Amino acid sequence: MPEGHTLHRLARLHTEYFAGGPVRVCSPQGRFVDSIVVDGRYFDRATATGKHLFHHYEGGLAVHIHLGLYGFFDTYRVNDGAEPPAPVGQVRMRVASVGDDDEDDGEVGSPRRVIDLRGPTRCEVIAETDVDGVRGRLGPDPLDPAADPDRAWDRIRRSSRTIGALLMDQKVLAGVGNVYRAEVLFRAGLDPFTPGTRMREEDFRAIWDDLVALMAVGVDTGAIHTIRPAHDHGDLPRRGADRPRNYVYQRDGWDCRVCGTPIAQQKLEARTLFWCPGCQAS
DNA sequence: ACCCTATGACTAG
DNA sequence: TAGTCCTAGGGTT
Repeated sequence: MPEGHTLHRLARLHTEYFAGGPVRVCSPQGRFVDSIVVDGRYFDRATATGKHLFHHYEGGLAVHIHLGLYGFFDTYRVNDGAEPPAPVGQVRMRVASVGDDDEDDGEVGSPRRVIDLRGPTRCEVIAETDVDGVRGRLGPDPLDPAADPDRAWDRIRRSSRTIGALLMDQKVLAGVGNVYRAEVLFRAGLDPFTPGTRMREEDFRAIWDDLVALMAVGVDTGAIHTIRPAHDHGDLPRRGADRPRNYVYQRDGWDCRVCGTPIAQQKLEARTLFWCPGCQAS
């Protein structure tokens, strides 16, 4: 489930699996025609910026992946010498690492690590220069240590759009999605409908610092945990989860963990916004 | 079997 | 703002 932390986690994982050797790349579904361009190439490393994932290959080529709303990777291991299983369902791209080839006959050896990409909104071979282009269109990424939050603040303070909408705009901030948007606004005690022009700089700084910390936890754990220890009583499970993880996301109708007010929900620019009318009044 | 929803984002108008 | 991309899971017939 892809917000920025998911892509950074995948970049870390794919680098661990594939960096430093050639990989086999194919298109089981038949739609990733350019797989032949990178098949057999040396895999340099994987990186992520915002919700974009890049597989960097030697020769100045990269595979640009965006998971969209419901894209995901299946990841599994294959024993030495064994054939990887036939893809089940629609697999856009399969990448397989190459095992040692004892026969030294010039043939590519057996795969060991395999990842299957399903349902992405984007999977294409691009030049490294175009990677820079994609990154250049994104706002600062809280998961990038070199990111400059002032770039985001300069846009926010001049915009009449609501802070709830601005946080979701990848040109303003890269990597924030619907869960982090809702949770970070709750933790800051901010009304999501506050116009950017009415935002106080200290509140934006608090949001940025909180995103840096929360998203780093997301990369490490693979899940979005936002509840402070003082508010984690193990009760009121979020829908679809076995344990409480969030304050407001998908908790509409439930009592706020802090003030008891029922959590509200409303569509905002085609996405469902969740907030606590008690804690986040303007 | 059918309907809805989902941690996203582009395009047309 | 609606339609599209097109995967999976959950709830309801």
